[in-house]
Formats: sequence, structure tokens, C-alpha cells
Amino acid sequence: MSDQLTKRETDYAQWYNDLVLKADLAEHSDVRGCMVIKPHGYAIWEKMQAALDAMFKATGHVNAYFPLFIPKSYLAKEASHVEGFAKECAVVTHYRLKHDAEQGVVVDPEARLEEELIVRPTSETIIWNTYRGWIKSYRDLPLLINQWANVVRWEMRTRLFLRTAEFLWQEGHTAHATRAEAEEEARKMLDVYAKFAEEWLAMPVIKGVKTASERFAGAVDTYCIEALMQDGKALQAGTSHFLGQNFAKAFDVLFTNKDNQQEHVWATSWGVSTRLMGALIMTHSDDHGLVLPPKLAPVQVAIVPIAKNGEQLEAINAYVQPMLDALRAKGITVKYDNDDKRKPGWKFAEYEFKGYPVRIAAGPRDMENGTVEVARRDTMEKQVMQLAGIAEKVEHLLQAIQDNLYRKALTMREENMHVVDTYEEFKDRIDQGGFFLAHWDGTPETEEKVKTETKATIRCIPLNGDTKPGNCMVTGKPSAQRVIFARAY
RNA sequence: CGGGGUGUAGCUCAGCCCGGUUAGAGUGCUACGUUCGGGACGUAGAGGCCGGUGGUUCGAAUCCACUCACCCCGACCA
Repeated sequence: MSDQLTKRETDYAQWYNDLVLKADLAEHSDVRGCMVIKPHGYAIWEKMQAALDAMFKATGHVNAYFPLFIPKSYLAKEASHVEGFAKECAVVTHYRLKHDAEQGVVVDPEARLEEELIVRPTSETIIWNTYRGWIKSYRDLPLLINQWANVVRWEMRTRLFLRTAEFLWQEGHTAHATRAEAEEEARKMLDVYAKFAEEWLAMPVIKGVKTASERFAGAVDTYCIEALMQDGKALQAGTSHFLGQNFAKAFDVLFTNKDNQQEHVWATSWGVSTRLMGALIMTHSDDHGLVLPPKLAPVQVAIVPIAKNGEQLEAINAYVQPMLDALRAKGITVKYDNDDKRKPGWKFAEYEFKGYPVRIAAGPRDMENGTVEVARRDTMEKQVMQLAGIAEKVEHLLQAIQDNLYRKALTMREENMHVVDTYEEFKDRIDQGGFFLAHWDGTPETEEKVKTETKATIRCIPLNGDTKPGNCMVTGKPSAQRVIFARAY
């Protein structure tokens, strides 16, 4: 290969960066911390969007769009929210440029905004300010809205997809008449995310609740799905928040209940972002490049003809046509690459590197034998198959690849799930990575101590975990259940 | 913001310490020919304000000062 990829074992971070760039997923823009998502990367994101959007619709949500700019004063209305986001907001102060002989253009000092605008880091404030006008009665509830949008958080250090200054995401914002209903909504959307992660990304996740220190700024409870990457670090792949009445109170969103009483509404918000691209890459890809689960691959099957001349190519075109038709009839996405500007070897390497789940080669030998050569990306295995019934075989193969990727990722996670009872053992083993199930006394002080001493944080308190009480590994004080510690992205 | 590093062809980099013809390599790109079952080979070609500004010098990619940008480590990160 001319484009050498750093081996994961050599330098995992470098491997990731190389892969994102060389597989044409994204590149750095001239604006620090921002990225250009290239067609191959964006096509994967579109597949994710389509799947998630359908799941949101199926659970009763509708899409809408709220503005990019938020009046600065809105952010200040919810105390912990402003505290959480103030340090990373981009602020618009002027609305006009003017020509300048020396510098080309300069900000027109005359055009200062009366009230400065912030570029949304998230939309709770503007949405709740809007919902105040929409919600008057229990008959207006629940209000179940999602938006697909970009947000900006001025991060100090960024990494392609994992943490960028601007990123794409969806944010659901719902309003409910009762606490129980809002809590149920937050849990329901967490389940949607977990289902999406496992069935589409083929990425096993652990559902849990965040501790107070990791909670969303403005939430009562933050639920999350946590995944384990190949290097043993945890990645938060999605969050769902029960916001209580915090935003309703901050923005005076009241409704009249059935008893003609005024009440603040109960809220949730939930989101996943282009960070999922990073999760996808770090869960399945290998030293040969990207590996994509068939359900998210923009093209599932690449077909490469092998021909010595134009005449032979025409023969192969005719030979593979029924196969193309049969595959497409099954809803399988296929690219027949008979571009004669590239050679077969080049194409093989290209499709492998970019993660196409299945590659089929057809050449003169196959035409004689009535066969094609089928290669699967996940295991790199190749086999010659009879052309008869090929569409069914490929369909099964795609499902097998999807299943295999999930199984491999699950096995990896299970092998890196450690139960520890003493802080000494924890400190000894934390360097090797993985999820550590340990007892914790529930105090922020202990959590902070562990973070300072080991760089590991509590990823979550698992929802479906072992609930046997025990004693905190650090202080020995009583603990209700084991929590998950890990070093995280 | 602190510490370290890098800016030379589309990309990866050599050259700089020790100033001196027309600034190099690999890869990529263009044309032609032979090739085509795992990133082919040959021949010919195109491609550079050596990050920017100023200085030293007969002469600067090379030395000096300033400046800008990016990368890595730390601080920060719902």
C-alpha cells in the first residue's frame, strides 16, 4: 500500500487520525478545531441520520428547526447551564464589515449589536423560551420535538469527529405534564440510542446514569450509553437528560392542569452527534483501514471487473448485469466499478481501505466457471462462489458481517470488563484499559480523588448492573452498587 | 495560557548546523506504449514568491530579529 496506515499497536491515536484522513472521511479546515466532512464520511452520517430519524418518528417525535443564534441573556437564565457552557461560547458582537485600504476588510465599529448573540452550544434556552408561547394547557402536552442542527463549543483541544469546535447532531427537546412521564421519556430515548448503537453501529453499550460531576449543565439526571473502544478507553456515545422543571422555571413555562392549577412543565433533552463517527471507527476498524457494518455502509457491495481489454470488459459487463439486478432487487446497495482508469489491484485496496463490507471480483476465469470471487472486509476472507443464487448468498453474508462485528466488539468488551475490590488493584490495572466495576461511596470527593490520581472517571452507574451493596474501594464506606470507572475520550 | 516541535512541489520529507551555479527525492499528476486475478512498468513532461515581514551580507531556503499558522504534551472539556 502506498498510503501506509500507522498500526494500532504502534500509536492508536495516530492510527485514528491517519484513518480518518486517508479513508476520506474528513479533513481539517483552515479554521482551528473545525473539520470538513468529506462525501464518504458524510454518507455514513446520512445513514445514521436516516436510521435515527425513523426511530424518533416511530416514537412520536417530529422535527423542527430553531435558530443558530441565541440572545446572550437567555443563557444566563438557568444558573448551572450558564456555568457549564459560558467558557466555550462563540459570541457574535457585530453585524457588518467595511472595506479597509490596508487590511482589506475590518469589523465596522459602528455596527455593534445592542445585544450580543451567542452561537448555540446547545438549544435548551432558545427552545424553552419558544415553548413558553406554545404550552398553555395539559392539552398541549406532551410536546415531542427533535432538531437536526450544528452547534459550536469552543474547545481547547479538538480531534476529528471526537471533539470538534463545530459539530453536527440532533437534539430532542420534550415537554411533559408529569415528572414520571418526563423521566420515562428520558429512559425511552436512552433505549432508542442503545438499540441504534447495537443494531446499526454493531457497538455494544452500557446504559447508565451519570454522577453529579458528569451531569449535563441544567439536568436533574443525565443518562448515557457508554462504549469501550479498542484501545481500552471509554466513549460516551449518547446522552439523554431528565431536566426536571429547571428550564420551565427559568423560562416561565407553565401549563394549566386538569384541576385548573398552574404548573411548571417537566422536560427532557437528548442527543447524539457526529462523535458517533469516531465511535464507529474505533469500534471496528483495523490496520487495513475502515471497517463498516453493512447497515451503515454507504455502499454495501463493490464489484470489480477484471479485464485485459475493452472487448473482455464488455463481456464481463454483460456477465455481471444479472447479478447487479438481483442484488439491487433485494435492496442491497451496489457499486459496479468498471472504470478503466483504475486497475483492479488499486480498486481492491481502495474499497478495502474505505470499509466496503463486501467486494466481488469477476474476471475471465469466472466467466468460464460461472463464478465470482467474494471477499468480506471484516475477516478479509475470500471465496469463489457460483453465480447462481448469488444475491441470496450476499444478503446472508451482509447479515453475517453485521452480526460478526457486533459479536467481536462484545467479546472485546467482555474481556476488558474488570471487577475490582481494592484501590490498589484498580491502580495496578487501570493502565491496561477497560471498564472497571468497583464500589464507590457516592461522594464527589472520592470521585475527584480517583480522577486526580488515576485519570479515570466514573463513566456511569449502570442501570442493569449488579445491585449488590458493598464497600467503596477507596474509603471503605458503604456503597449501594458497583459503578463503572474508566479512562475516557 | 505554559512547555516542546514543525512550516521547502498536491502529499510525505531531505537540504539549513558550516550562506555560493538553474532547490532535490519519493509519491501523486499529465501524455504515449506495454500491462490489468491485491495499490503495475518504461519513456517523456508539468508542477516551488523555501509560511510572512524586516535585517546582516557582494550573495540568504540556510545566519539574526519579529510575526503568523499548525501539530504534540499539560491546563480545560454537558
